[in-house]
Amino acid sequence: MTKGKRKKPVDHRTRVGQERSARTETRILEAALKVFAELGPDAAKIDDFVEAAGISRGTFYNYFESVEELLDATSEWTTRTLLDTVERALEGVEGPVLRYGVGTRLFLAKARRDPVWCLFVARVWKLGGLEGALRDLEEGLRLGVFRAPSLEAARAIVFGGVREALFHIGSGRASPAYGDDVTETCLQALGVDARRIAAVRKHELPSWQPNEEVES
Amino acid sequence: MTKGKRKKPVDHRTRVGQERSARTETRILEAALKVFAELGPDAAKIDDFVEAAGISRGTFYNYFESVEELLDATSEWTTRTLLDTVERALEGVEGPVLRYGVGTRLFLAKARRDPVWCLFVARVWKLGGLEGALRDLEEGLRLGVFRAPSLEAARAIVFGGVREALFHIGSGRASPAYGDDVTETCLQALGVDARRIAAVRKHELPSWQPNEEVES
Amino acid sequence: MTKGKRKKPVDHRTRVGQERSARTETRILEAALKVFAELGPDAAKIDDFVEAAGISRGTFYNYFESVEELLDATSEWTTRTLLDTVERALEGVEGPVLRYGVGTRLFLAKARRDPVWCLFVARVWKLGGLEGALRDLEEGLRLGVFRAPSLEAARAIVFGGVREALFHIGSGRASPAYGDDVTETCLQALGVDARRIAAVRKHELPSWQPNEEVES
Amino acid sequence: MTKGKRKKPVDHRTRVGQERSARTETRILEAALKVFAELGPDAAKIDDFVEAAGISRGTFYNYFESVEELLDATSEWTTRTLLDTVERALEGVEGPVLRYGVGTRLFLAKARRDPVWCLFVARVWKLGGLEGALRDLEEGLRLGVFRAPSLEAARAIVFGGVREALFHIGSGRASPAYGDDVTETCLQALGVDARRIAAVRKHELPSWQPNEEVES
DNA sequence: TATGAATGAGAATTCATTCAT
DNA sequence: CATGAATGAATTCTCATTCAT
Repeated sequence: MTKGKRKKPVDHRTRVGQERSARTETRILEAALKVFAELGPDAAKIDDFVEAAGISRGTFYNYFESVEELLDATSEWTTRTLLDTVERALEGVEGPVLRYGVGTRLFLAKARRDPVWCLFVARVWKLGGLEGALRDLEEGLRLGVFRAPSLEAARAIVFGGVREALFHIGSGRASPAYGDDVTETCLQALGVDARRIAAVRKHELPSWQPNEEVES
Repeated sequence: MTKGKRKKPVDHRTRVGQERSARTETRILEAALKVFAELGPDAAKIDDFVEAAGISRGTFYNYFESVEELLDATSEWTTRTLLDTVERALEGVEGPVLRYGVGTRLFLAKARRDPVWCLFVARVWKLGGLEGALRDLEEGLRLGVFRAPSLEAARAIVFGGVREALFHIGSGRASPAYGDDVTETCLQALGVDARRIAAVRKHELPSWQPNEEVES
Repeated sequence: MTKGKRKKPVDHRTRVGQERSARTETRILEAALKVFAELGPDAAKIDDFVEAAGISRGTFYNYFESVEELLDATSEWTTRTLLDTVERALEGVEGPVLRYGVGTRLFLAKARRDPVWCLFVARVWKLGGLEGALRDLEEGLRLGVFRAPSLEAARAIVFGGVREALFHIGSGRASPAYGDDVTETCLQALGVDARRIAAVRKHELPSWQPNEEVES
Repeated sequence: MTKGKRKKPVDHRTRVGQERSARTETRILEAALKVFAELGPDAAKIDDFVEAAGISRGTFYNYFESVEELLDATSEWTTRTLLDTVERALEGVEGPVLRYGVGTRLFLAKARRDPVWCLFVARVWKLGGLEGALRDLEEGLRLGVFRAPSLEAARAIVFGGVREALFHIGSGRASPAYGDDVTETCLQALGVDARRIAAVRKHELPSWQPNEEVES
């Protein structure tokens, strides 16, 4: 996928090869998720991925040219599906407060269920892909349901707060209610009134797509 | 010791050597602050410090055994004086809201005046040394002037938010009011009422000790 | 395993790799023997081995983690085959005097034929692997064919003497009869009577296994 | 002493300086003896001597230009007095057997009393200064009281044997009789008859000069 | 003479990358 | 496509030596 150049109509051998290839790429990405989560983006060496994926050094280079490229690919792979899922789950949800609040709850629920992903996001995520959340923030401010001295300040608190929460969840020491507590505190930071906060907490959490656990 | 100069308490050579030594260590620490701020804790190489400090490789190892040890020393050196200063500046300030709020404003004001320090703290600070702030948080919650679903959630939002704010300040794109805006949003996150928030914003910011040692 | 060639038991690439690897290890060991013989165990640098073996620095570390580990491996590699050979050559030889005497002659004959090995042993051998010789010593003392004030004293003289002889042989200044002369003096040190000493000198020296692996 | 250039008639300051200097040099030599004994001639670093002698790096270079020069000086300092003493102690002793035998006993007795010296000699002595012993060996062979297949072989056994004995004594595991046992075995190696050996063992061991414990 | 901080050449070690199989 | 031995540039670390005080 990364370097692939499809040239011919797919005959059987090609298909088998592509499947194996896809499987190998997925193994590398899964390994990378784990390695980056543990070591961070700068300390990880090629061999860490090679070992974690159970492949040879040479094979690594068949798929990725550098650690940096792998980091990008892992971020992308890890984030895209997730944000799509949140987006879809929020489809019927109306209003920036509910959308932002339920989205944050969903996000933190996912984090709790997948500690590796959680630490990965905490350590390396550049916060790309959050356009949806930002839009809700802005709209809420415009409508007056959010109240903050500036968008920038709000941004720092809610995004920084969530990242810190991810670290805490990743440490395994967070209580079951932690995700919802953090969401509530975020909403409070945005000046949301108590009634609306309660509505967010009561909102039934849409379930994840059953058959997708982040796939390539 | 303060008894005159017969038989100097330390050999002249010794004293000169110690002074030079102290100066060199300080140069290394100053350089380290800058390098870690730019490159983060994992990507920095010994030579980055050596070059930034204008010393030889050998000299580096006369003072620190590894990058990790230097990182610890830099954190310590950088944090200690700062927190002492904040602590002292808050001496006359009463009540957890005012103390926490003014402390945060001071902290972010320092960050704005010293972008290198700001980025260093944002990237590498383990958030040690914040016992004072935590105490204010707990007291405020107990007294009911702070309101949050849990101490842990509050912790994540306010500390994570401040860290994110430091990144933004360090990027040079923050407005002059940014620090105070962030502080206000923190207080809002903690459920502080508008009157008290206004009091924090109006509070005259104590000035830093003029002779403080950390100024890079 | 000896069943034909369907589905080769190991992958071709794997086998080729292993063979190359074994060859490289042998090259390093051969080089190490020479380098240690010339420089001794403490003065040798990694680059000395790298150059002598005609490999790169990196390759060295693929096989050995340090000079010390290489030293151990070289000793082991060098000693094992040798002592096995002596042991086998002595298989039909009866009686501690004859065994010890002929063994020593063999050992010194090998030294003369392989000056590199000779100096290596002289300089770095910790005298491990000499259990066979020790057993002969003890048995001879018990039987009264050896006579010495103590086993410890006998040990010092015969082992120390042989080591010194190895230095002399390694220097290239030893006469052809030197090995046998030294053996005779050892036997004399052990109080062996003249008739038995003559028998040792007359005993035909068993030849080395032709296919032995250690020949450098 | 090593680099000294006496220029002027000795006034008081000069004398004081020279005494201090002599003391410093002695301290270095004493430290060197210990360090070489422990580490051998190749593994010892300048700092090992500096630390053991309790001086500074700079001072070391005031006395010796390199480790090698220090090694030579230490050998010389260590050997000269000793061999002189043995020589003097043997003044009244007649005949090569008695001289060689009593000399060896004395030597090993000294080794037992001074384990540091013992290990130093075992590890670094190049066996220089043994002209006296060699003369006795040759004379004994000429007179027929020693019997050996060759002088070279005899040399290897007796000198190598004594070196090995020094290692054993230095290890602290040698019995009180060990030195005399080794001496006896040496004499036996040289073909000396039992009566003469007994005479050597019975010979009263001349005492060392009381007031000299190897001085500069 | 004594000191020890500073130096930098050189030795040790790591690790991304290549390539023959 | 997969393998892993080999590579050597980059990096870390050591240590003999100098020199201002």
